[in-house]
Amino acid sequence: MAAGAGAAHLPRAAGPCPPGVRQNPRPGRARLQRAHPRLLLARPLPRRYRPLPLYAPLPRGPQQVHLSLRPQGMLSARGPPCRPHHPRPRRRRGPPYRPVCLHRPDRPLHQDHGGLRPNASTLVSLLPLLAQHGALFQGTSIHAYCLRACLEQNEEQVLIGTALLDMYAKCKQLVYACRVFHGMPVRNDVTWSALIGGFVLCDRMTEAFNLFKDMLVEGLCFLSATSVASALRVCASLADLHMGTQLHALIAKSGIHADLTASNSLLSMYAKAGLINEATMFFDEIAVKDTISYGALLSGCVQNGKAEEAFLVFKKMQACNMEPDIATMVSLIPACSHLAALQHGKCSHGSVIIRGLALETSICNSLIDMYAKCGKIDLSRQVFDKMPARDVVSWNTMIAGYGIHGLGKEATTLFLGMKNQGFAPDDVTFICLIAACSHSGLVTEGKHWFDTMTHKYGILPRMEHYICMVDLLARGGLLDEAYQFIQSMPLKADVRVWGALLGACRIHKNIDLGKQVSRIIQKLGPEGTGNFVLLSNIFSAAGRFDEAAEVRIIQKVKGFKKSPGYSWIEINGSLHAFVGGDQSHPCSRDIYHELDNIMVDIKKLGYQADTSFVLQDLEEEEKEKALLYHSEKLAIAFGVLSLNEDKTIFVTKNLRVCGDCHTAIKYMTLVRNRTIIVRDTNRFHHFKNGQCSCGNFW
DNA sequence: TTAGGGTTAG
Repeated sequence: MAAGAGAAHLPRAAGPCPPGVRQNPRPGRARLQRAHPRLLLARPLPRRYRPLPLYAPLPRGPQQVHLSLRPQGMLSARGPPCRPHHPRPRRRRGPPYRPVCLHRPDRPLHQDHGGLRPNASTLVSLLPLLAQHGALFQGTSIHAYCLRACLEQNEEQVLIGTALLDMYAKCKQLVYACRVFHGMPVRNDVTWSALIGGFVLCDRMTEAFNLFKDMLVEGLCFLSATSVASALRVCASLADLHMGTQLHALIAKSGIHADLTASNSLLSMYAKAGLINEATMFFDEIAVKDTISYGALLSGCVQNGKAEEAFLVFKKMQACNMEPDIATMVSLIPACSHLAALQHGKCSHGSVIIRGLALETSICNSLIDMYAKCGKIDLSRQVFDKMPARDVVSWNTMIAGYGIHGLGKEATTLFLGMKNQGFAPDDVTFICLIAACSHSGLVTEGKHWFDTMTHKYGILPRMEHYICMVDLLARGGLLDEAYQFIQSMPLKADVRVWGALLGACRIHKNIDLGKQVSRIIQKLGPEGTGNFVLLSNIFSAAGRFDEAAEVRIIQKVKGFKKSPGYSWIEINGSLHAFVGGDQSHPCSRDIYHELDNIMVDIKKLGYQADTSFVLQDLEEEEKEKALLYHSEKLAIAFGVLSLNEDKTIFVTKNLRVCGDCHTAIKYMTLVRNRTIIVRDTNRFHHFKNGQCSCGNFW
């Protein structure tokens, strides 16, 4: 098959033929290659990349084409009509178009402008701009102009073809990008990179990697730092470290490892895979680092729960006089959220204000999330209200913030405001909204929003939506309905869905259903320890310690380790962490003394230890002792000692807050006249005047 | 003409 055969698009022919080669009929691939051994000839794409035709072949020959600017600022091509296979969209009524010249936008094209026309260079400069803004309509107009103006000079064909391909890819029109690619008789490394990058952009990772492999088959000369960067991104996204290391070897062999783009991509791949030590070593080996090198390591640390390491990277960056940009700060701010480190978060906020980045949408989104997760939902709302431009992430983050604070009504109101302001909710919006209803016990509302999502917005529920729904129903006490809901799901329920039901079995102490669900989970293969722990806790809470111990033995045999529970508190910008019965803190004696006093006082008010939360078979007295020094109680006692009465005590726990502690903390607010906020893995508990904001529903 | 680090949910 001749190179580019079947192409009806811009790179219709290779332009002026190389000497000795006839243009028509098209020369055979082998003949052309013999005549010009250095010419890189494209092969037809494999069938899987071949798209449907967009336009029928156009008549050849120079055509008069005008590019016009619509009143709304949209470019349009005028000239001999295209012959599309499908009807063209109808023009909107409105004032007549004002034709303009592309390279002289101040002068209309129909006026005399010295015979100047946009040439290949003009268009190649313009197309990336359109791609950047996702201006598909204008890009298509340029494509039409290229066809009509016969911009087919051989050396320009690759440039224009690649720029068009990239424009379509950035506009997520892969069918058309492939069409252009397929029609190009000559391609270069940039062409391949642009198409692979397009597949990555559209999250079609496997196809992107297949394309990368096809590129290598086509010729190693196409291998570049750019295409490797996209391929490494695929490996990171698919968590395919094996493929990533193979690519690393390929990079080293091909000699592009010295390229900073390639190095940063490798660094990012290792960091995202959680190999922070390896990533750090790799980072240290990069001779001349840029902001992206620091950003890649920093975000890798945050994404893998190593927030403290992220701060160290940021410190290093500052020590090297490297100015953090938007992406750096957007990566750093969530580190404060993870640690619930409000002081650090406020410092980061100040830092973005000083740098003039405080009103950037992505920065504001991070700040909304940070303040919400640091217990300051009112500050989240302030940031949200002051944003000059919001996107769907801003709304989702604010709704999620209300959700974790148990403010389901506020979340619903905000969602209605979102609709009124013309923002289209996405699938994540409904996850946030249903989860917010779930945290507030708004079962009917949650069901309504699930139906609205599917019927009104046509959003197909994902597994995450089903998890939220099961959580909503089961947590609300509708265990049987939740079970029926799982049975009726069109998707096969995974461990997380059943895990949500099992969690509710623990809350509502339904042992029979818990055992049944647990058997299902074990057949599916439990992920991590959570489900074993839940089942064991269900047995323990019912006093069936033998069976609880049995589950723990199975857990041990299967090699799962339970993560230890711990709590931490930020005092004057320093974080203090405690595990249960911890005596390692320098102020340990004072902390224990204060906690003992508090316990005496709250017992006077009627507090009684709920020993059902002790998960081992101990004597009653020992059980009370085990509860007494839970990590959250120790952290609160340290907060009472360290903070003035008017200050809120804010404690974070890596697990769900213990039920006995939940009761004790309510009493603590009374005997020490304090406001206490506890953030656990699920939500916030605002304790004040003997009450908790969760209404005992968590 | 291409590319490397970024925010939300579960």
